[in-house]
Amino acid sequence: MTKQLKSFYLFKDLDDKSLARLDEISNVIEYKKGSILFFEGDKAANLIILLEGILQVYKTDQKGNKVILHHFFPVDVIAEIVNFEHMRYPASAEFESDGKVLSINYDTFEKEFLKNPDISFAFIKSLSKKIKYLENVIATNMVMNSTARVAKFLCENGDKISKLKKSHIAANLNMTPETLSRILKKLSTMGLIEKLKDEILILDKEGLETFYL
Amino acid sequence: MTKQLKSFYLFKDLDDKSLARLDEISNVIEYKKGSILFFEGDKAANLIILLEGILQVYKTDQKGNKVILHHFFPVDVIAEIVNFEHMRYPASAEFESDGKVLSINYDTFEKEFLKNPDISFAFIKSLSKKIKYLENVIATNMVMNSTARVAKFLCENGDKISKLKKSHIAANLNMTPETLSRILKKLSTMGLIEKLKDEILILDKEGLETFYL
DNA sequence: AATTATTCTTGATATTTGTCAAAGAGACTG
DNA sequence: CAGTCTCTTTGACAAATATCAAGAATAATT
Repeated sequence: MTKQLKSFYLFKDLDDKSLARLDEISNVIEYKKGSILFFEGDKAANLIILLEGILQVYKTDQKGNKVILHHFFPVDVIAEIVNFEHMRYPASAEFESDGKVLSINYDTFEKEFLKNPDISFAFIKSLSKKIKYLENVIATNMVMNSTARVAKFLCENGDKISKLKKSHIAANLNMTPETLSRILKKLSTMGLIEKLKDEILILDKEGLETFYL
Repeated sequence: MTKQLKSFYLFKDLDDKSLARLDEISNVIEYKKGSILFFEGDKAANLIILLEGILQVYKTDQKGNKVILHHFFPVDVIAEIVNFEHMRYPASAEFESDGKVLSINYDTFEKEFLKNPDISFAFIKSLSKKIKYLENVIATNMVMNSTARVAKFLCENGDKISKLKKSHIAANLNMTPETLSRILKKLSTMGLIEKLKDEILILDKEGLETFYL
């Protein structure tokens, strides 16, 4: 497994001895689609790195609706502040597909590895990436309306759309399938997109961008 | 000024020589209430540390409304990822009161100081704090409705309320003064709070908490 | 191909919050 | 203390989005 560890950017500069040690304090866990990695409020003993699969992070509002906050893809470090700050998970995480995770005993990791300048720099990099991600979540969900969110999604993910169910897209954009359907119809009527069998053609990307830029 | 630098936690472990060098590459700038520290989209050449005053960070939506994202208080490091990632400011910042800022040439800082383990650890700490803050912004504004936000604000700031204008509170909670007024009336009718001359008494804190916990 | 199940769309209606206008209440000034 | 100014409250209405229910389209299964 040390080979796998080394391939991860956080550990790429570690020597063999350190890698062996890291191997000792970590293990790989596999998850099935739909299974929960952690619940909001759980405590964290391990630093978790997503090796395979897509992980969805969400909160539940008063009405019981999921509010999707973000997605993690391999190879991301998951919620490292929860370890660093000894806090509880602020949201829940569920696998959207089968997945695999590297779980590292955090206390040992902090003591033996975090002082290493390369690791700490990578850690900063990872936190920084997360902040950018959160800023984007805020920019998207707090300042943009539904139409703008859909337009942004189309421009950024136009290619992937055919593979996704509409109801899934709607959930990711934090709106109902009905609202998504109506917005797509509107954009189609405006001549900005064309709805084909199971694909959405973008006819006027600039037109779409005016909704959110 | 080295004394002032040393009092800041990020620099508390620096030796005198380093402090003197830091002093060379930084300067203090004063701002009047209402003045802009930076606009969304600006590039950043300096690492900014808020020494005095309250700084409000916001975005503007399509309709031209301010969406307030957060507030910084002394002594906070402001938007360090913008420096670290060489990106543009994702939001604008305006002084809510007179203020003072320490501005450090970032390129030099990164080269000469960020490798110092104490500084990098403090840097991690600062990023981590920011992530917690952003998580909270998201939790508050994306998953809670207006009533819940007001209830949370009352529970967490009950004491400070008398000093603040209602319109100011409303802006901070990202709602209109009208909405705030109506919610306070509702909570008052429910017997959870009592509106006095220029103070709001919390009669039933647990009752308020049920709106958001 | 026919049947069944799932997803998507449409319409009617409800809810939440914002907008606009006017009235009320304090605070400040001359 | 009357007049003015600012802030807050109230009411009527509008906008955006959610909810619920039914129908249409697609996909899956027998």
